[in-house]
Amino acid sequence: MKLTTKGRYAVTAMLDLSLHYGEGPITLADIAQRQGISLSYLEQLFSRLRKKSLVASVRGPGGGYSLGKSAEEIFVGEVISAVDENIDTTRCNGAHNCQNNERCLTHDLWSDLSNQIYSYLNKISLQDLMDRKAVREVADRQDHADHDELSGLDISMADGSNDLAGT
Amino acid sequence: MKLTTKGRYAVTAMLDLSLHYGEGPITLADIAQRQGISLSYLEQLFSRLRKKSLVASVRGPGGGYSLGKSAEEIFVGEVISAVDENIDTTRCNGAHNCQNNERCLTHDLWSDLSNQIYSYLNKISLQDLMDRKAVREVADRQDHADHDELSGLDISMADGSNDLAGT
DNA sequence: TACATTCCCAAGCAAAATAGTCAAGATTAT
DNA sequence: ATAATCTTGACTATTTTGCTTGGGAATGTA
Repeated sequence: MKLTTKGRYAVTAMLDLSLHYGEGPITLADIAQRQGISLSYLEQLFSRLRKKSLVASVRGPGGGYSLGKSAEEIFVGEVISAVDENIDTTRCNGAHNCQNNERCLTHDLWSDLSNQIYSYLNKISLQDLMDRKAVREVADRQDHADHDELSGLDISMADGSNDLAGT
Repeated sequence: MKLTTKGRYAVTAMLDLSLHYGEGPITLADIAQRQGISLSYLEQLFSRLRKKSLVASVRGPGGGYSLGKSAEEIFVGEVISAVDENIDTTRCNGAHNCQNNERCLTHDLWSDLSNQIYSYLNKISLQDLMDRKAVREVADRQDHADHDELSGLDISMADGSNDLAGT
């Protein structure tokens, strides 16, 4: 599992979808506008999410996306690994031949770590996220935003993500 | 914190250094040969490790690197964040202005996740890794390898890493 | 002093991944 | 018929990664 903005976008979009569940199918255009993600990029992400049955789609006018299962059953880890595909063929991938056809020194460390993070992320469901107060507050703001304001401005540059971020 | 092969290289090299601690300063050339990492790349990584005082260096003949603190006091998380520098200026970095100058929907999720992974990795010391049976076995093999064998061959392509890896 | 050995540092570079655009189509409600 | 919406694939720009090159600076040994 990798942890990049790609996975973040996917989780953000899925959470948006969850929050508006019950309003019928949600269009990607809506999500793009509310979450500030490019529509075409969302299309790519949702293509992968659909292949993993995390979302279901309805075409045509009034169509859009809905969750493939209930929000309690969709976990953050699933969403991230759905979009990240992680075909890292540069190292051992479970085979024990990382170095000179034998196992590298830290082989097991990375396996363990991978499992740990994966299991952590797979305990957090979309429903859990929706239950968070801070999430609901932001969602409310987004829903009641004057959408016209978006046409004129472009997003400030002075941002940066609190991604898995240390230094 | 990012989790890439860069951090893996750094941890592998630091672990090699720990395992040969007590033999006096270890040269990067030795580590490069044992672990199959390019010497120049190691130099770059160790430059950063040195700036964070994770290693100490001695120049000149007979010189090399040694641990900056004892193996019990150096944690995997430190090593990874030392080399990854993580100047991700594309999103919010702790400021709460990820989207349109306000907080994005999953802001807290990524903060929490970051902290979780960071604290997991910061519980694992180099000493812990050295105590693992599998690590000692691989280290023994590497130490007793016929080094001449390396001159002729090039590493097989059929590898791939078990990095944080899901799919 | 010469010199080999080692660390140190900066520039540059190819390949891959990321983030995104663009264009064409398929499906379906109205 | 038409417009809204998903679906797909190709293409592009930028960044990161992993690595090379080429020079240094320090220092033990002869």
